[in-house]
Amino acid sequence: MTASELPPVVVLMGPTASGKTRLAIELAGALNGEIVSVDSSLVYRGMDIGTAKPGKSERAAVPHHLIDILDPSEPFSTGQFRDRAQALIAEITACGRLPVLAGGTMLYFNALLRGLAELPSADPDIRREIEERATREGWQALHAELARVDPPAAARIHPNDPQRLQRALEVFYVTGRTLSGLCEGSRTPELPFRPLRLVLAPSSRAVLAERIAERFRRMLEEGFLEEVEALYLRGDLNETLPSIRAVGYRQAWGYFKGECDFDTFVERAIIATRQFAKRQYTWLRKETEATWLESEAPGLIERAVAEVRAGL
RNA sequence: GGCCAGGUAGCUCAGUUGGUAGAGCAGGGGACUGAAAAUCCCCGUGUCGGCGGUUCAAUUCCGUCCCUGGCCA
Repeated sequence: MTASELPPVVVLMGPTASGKTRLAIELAGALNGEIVSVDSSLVYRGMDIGTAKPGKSERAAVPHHLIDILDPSEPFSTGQFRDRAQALIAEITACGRLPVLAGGTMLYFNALLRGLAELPSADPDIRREIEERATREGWQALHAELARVDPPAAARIHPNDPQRLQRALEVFYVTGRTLSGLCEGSRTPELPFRPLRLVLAPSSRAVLAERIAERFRRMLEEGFLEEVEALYLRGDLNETLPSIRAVGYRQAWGYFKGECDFDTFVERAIIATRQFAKRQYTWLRKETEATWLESEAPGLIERAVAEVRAGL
């Protein structure tokens, strides 16, 4: 099969609050598509308002995947995403429909399009062990240890980055092999599909900031606080979980714990969302081969549809 | 109107025994391989409220004016 015979897949990326959800639905509707969410927070049930999850009517109009697949107490991973997304792309394509991958979790796009090395999945026991050692000896000591077993990883990972230090050590303890060694062999995979890349973003960061603030106020009106309160009152969730660390939820958690007043919570949530968008831009700016679309541009949908049609 | 305390980075403030200043937050840039809406790294020139005076030199001392709080009338 030559490259041009590979089945097309729409890849719609963009910062938070850029209008991806809406555009994805329009594209899928116009082109006989199904949406695969590329989002680490939409996977969680009961987290709807704060994640700007597409609603019932939207999901009835077009099939959506990888949404509401987990309870907020459960972990998710890049590897799981990649495996499930690959399977979904194959299934949707086999049905003669167009997969529309849309979301804002750039690491997931990266894993899917540029590959992920064969690495062990997270090991809670080992992680706890490393955590305890860090508490006793400090992360500096663990960084020193990593420098002994995996010098390239230690050179790359900053001593103040506990999450990556922990992961690198975990890989070594679990497999007896180093993270850098295991990653070395992996390179961009031969994709069984042809990505048609779109980036959707507002015309400027100032516009995006305004959209973020506006959307957050709307979320509050729609009952965001009540949504978080329901999670809070369950009693089995806490702010160290990936679900509760999500932008907005984490700040609301602090509010319920009495760490700040309402206005401070709102301000912090909006700031956290802006900072999240900034990190997304750092990934996005590398997408020089994608077609960039402006969120507020008139005729956006028509243009996006035409762009995709041209690539089919 | 009088007295007191302030006016320094976008915000909250520190500081300079006179040699033109630095933290936190915000903001910007970057990194990113099973937690990623996460976790980190780098980036600080601003009439030091205005105008005068003293001084080799004033953001710092003196005078005066303006502004903001508080107290007293």
